[in-house]
Amino acid sequence: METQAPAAPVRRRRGTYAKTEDTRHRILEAALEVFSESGYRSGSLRDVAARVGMSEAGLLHHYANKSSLLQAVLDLRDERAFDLVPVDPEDGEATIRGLLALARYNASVPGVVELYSTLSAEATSPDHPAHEYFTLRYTRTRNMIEAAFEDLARRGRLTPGVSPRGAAIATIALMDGLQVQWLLDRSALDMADSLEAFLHKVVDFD
Amino acid sequence: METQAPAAPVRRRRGTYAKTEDTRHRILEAALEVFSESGYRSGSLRDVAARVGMSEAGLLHHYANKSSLLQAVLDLRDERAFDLVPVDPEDGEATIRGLLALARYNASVPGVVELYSTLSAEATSPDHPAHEYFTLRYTRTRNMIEAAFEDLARRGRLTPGVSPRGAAIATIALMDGLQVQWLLDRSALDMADSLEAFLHKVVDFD
DNA sequence: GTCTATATTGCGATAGAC
DNA sequence: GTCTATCGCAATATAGAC
Repeated sequence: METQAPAAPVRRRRGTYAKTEDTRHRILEAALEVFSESGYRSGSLRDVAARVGMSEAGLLHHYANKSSLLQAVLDLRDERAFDLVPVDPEDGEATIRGLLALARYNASVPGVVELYSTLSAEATSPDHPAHEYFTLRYTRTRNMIEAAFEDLARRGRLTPGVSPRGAAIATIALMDGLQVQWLLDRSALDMADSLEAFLHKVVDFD
Repeated sequence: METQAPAAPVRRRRGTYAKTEDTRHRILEAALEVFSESGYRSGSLRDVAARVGMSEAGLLHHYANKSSLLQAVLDLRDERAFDLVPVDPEDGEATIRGLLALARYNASVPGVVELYSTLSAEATSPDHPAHEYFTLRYTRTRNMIEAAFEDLARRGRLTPGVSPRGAAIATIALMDGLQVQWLLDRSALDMADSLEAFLHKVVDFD
């Protein structure tokens, strides 16, 4: 499902293609805003279209329906996130440091944090169009972080009594939960600091 | 706003009052289901009314509008949750054990977990009718758990280098984040076990 | 206390002109 | 590629009969 690549034209044969791609990009930015603020179900194509400055029909020329627009937004944001977190199974520390970098970066893009917090809760329902996307995403992320902790365990740098899988589950849960508290009151905590404090209890680094 | 008590009649002077209260209770149960599955914004009064087996107008006779219905649902659930977590500032351990009991209880009422996960993310938006409710709720909960960890610190039972406030923030974040993962895949983890493992790293008990 | 009927608004999506 | 016009549906809420 989301294994499919973003449906952008691979080659540009005409000059007009560049303009189309720009339009599509502006649509995605607007859609990110709307889905962040209102969630997918309550966010409207009407609102997205208005922010782009075009009609709903014009918008639907680029994305056939609401669900495929959401998919495109998620695909785009995933590319960015994976840039920050290296996934070398031989270098668990790099992955863990990547999570810290991600937490720090997230604090600069509250809209994106809001998007994922809202959607991951919403997509809990099996009939949600992003349900499979999130199920798969969490499975993969858990495995990735588990592998990182396993690498650190091999090096004797995991706190005794801590299991790699348990640490992975807790790390993801902590990151998600911190986001909700932070969105509700940004002065109440620093996401990266809180994550770092936790990680220092679990793994020996720095 | 939510400082107001649930708007139930205090005294019953007529036999018919009992039937009314039963109806109101059935409405709240149905509303819990609907708001859990679809969130507040996308959950409809139509759906709630259908589950109760009455018309929308009939429903609105008991709760003047959608927002006050949500408030009533939240008030009802809060009563139950506070029963499980004792808040004696002289007995921090009891509070922490209460959180564990709450996590265990939550696993038996997925609908309630879904309600709070969905709503707390949704209510991140300042214009959401439950925004103030959740902001206040998180502030209070953070302070309550911080006090519990402070009590344990006084007894020398908090892991060195851990701050009561940081532990409180992390504990809440962990509980919230575990819920999302659990809702997406209930076989992936046990919420209470994960919480317990974390607490054992933070505080000396059992 | 519950109903039918209705007002009003907003939604996603399609048809077809330009 | 973008528009106007429109369809069909569902939403919250109100008015008033019973």
